[in-house]
This record gives sequence, structure tokens and C-alpha cells, in this order.
Amino acid sequence: MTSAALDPDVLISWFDATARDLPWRRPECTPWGVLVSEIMLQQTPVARVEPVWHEWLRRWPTPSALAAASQAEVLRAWGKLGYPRRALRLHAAATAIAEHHGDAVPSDVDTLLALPGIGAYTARAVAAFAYGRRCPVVDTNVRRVVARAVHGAGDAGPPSTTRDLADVEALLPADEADAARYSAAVMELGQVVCTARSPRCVDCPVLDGCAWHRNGRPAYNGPAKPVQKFAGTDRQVRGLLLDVLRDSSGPVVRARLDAVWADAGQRDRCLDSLLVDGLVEQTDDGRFALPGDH
DNA sequence: TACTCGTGGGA
DNA sequence: TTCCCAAGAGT
Repeated sequence: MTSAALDPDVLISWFDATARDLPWRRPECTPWGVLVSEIMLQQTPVARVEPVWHEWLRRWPTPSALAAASQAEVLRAWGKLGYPRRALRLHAAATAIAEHHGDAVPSDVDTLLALPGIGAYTARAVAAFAYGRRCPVVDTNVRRVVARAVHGAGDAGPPSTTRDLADVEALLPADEADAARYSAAVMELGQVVCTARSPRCVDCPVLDGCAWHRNGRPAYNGPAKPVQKFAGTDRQVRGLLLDVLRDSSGPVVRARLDAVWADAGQRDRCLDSLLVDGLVEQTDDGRFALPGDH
């Protein structure tokens, strides 16, 4: 007789005993603080988010406070977290919350989903972690842990929101308070123990229920995951262009931007895309600036 | 569905 | 050094 995979009692006890003390997990953290953390943590490690999160919550403790800031201020405060479109979407979400939701972060998944920058993961993470709602929270860690412990695979296959949510819904404790704690515990397990590269099975609290371990830890045999290149891509060039504008106190002349990348064709394409994305604006005299920074 | 969108640290 | 990847969303 083997234990069921991902036993809630065991995982929640393990989480209570070992969870990292992150500021957005503290009881005094507001739903707004949780939302800001979730957006910042999208594809971005905890260590880089923490200092920026503190600064944001100090400057903008409510959605309406952020909504009152300019886009340029917000982009500078975002710093080098990466994917700066997230900052503009968070600003837009804050504006919507201030105008249409009485300055209170919604607790309902569908209402959250309607806000910019909030997708299947973030909507449920906010509902669960800020409001204790019982809903499946599925991020890359949860997908990997479930793939191993439940399905005995080396890693998760391609994401499918519908299937992934149903998978986790089946594991979720019935009790509302336990459900949110359980989701946090499974995520934490994936982050610190059941990691992508070298899982620390010796430290795993639910090893005896793990199908992957029981099967002898077979290698992942699903479709190859596309590798993210960076050097030489438009993402790198956009980052370099935006870095110039973040560091300047106002509009800059074209030549300043031309200096960051030799390939004029790629440079122009990237600058155009930044204008389209609303991350850059052109002034009447032909210079370039962060939105609102002139 | 597959691809794009930043950045930096660790294996 | 190179490569992988880290609490996804939007199109």
C-alpha cells in the first residue's frame, strides 16, 4: 500500500514548518500587495522581485495611488525586472480597479480575468492567496510537480489550461481554507524541492507517494521544449533601447538610440514595436521618451 | 497552438 | 562559457 500522491495534510504541515518568509505571504499583506507580487513574479525570480515589490508598495500602497502615477514613473520603478509591458498592464489594471471596483482588488476569478495582464494563473492566485478562495492555482511548478508525483513523468508536457486546471481541481482539498494553503505548498515544493533540473528528492515530504520516484525517475520523453534565445534577438534590442530612456530624465534624440545597436533595420523595427506597445512615445520635435515623460 | 515579450543568476 | 530557466499573458 502506497500513499496517495501529494497528500494535503503532509504538504500543508511541511509548508507551515519550512515555507520561506516572503512579504506577500504575511497576514498584513493586502490583496493589492498580493496582486503586485503575482504580476512581478511572472517569469521572474523571487530574489529580483522582492526589493522592487517593497518600493512599489511603499510608493503606491493602493491601486488608486498607482493609477495616479505616470506611465514613465511606473516604467522607471519597474527597473530591470524584465517584460516591461507587465508594468503598463499593472498600471492599467490599477486604473480599472480604482475606477470600477471601488479601489478594491476583486476577489472573483472572472472579474480578475477581465483585468489587463491577469490571466488564468494570476486570477486564481489572487483569489486563493489574497482571499482564501478555493480554486486551482496552476503555474509551471505545479504542472511539474503533478506531472511527476501523479503521472510519473519526468516533466510536464505542453500546457493546456483546461486540462491543467482539471488536473489540479481533482487534487484540491474540499475545505476552502486548506485549498489555498495546499496550492501554496505545492508551488513551494516545486520551487525548492521538486525543481526542474536537479530535484532534491531526499528532502521531499511526499516522496513515498511519488509515482515518478516509484517508477525509477524516468527521463522526460514528451515533445522538446523550445529554447529561448536572447542574444541578438529583438527582445535584447528593445531592452537596450528602453534602458536608454529609463536612464534619461526626459526625451532623447534619435542618435542616442541609434548608438545602442549597429543593425539599423533591426533597430528601427524594435523602436517601432516599442511605439506600438506604448512603451515609447515620440515628441512633437521628433525626440523619443517614456510615455508621459515630456 | 506556437510564438513573442527582458533580464540575470546558477549549473 | 554556454545554456537553461524563473509565481505567464496576449495574440
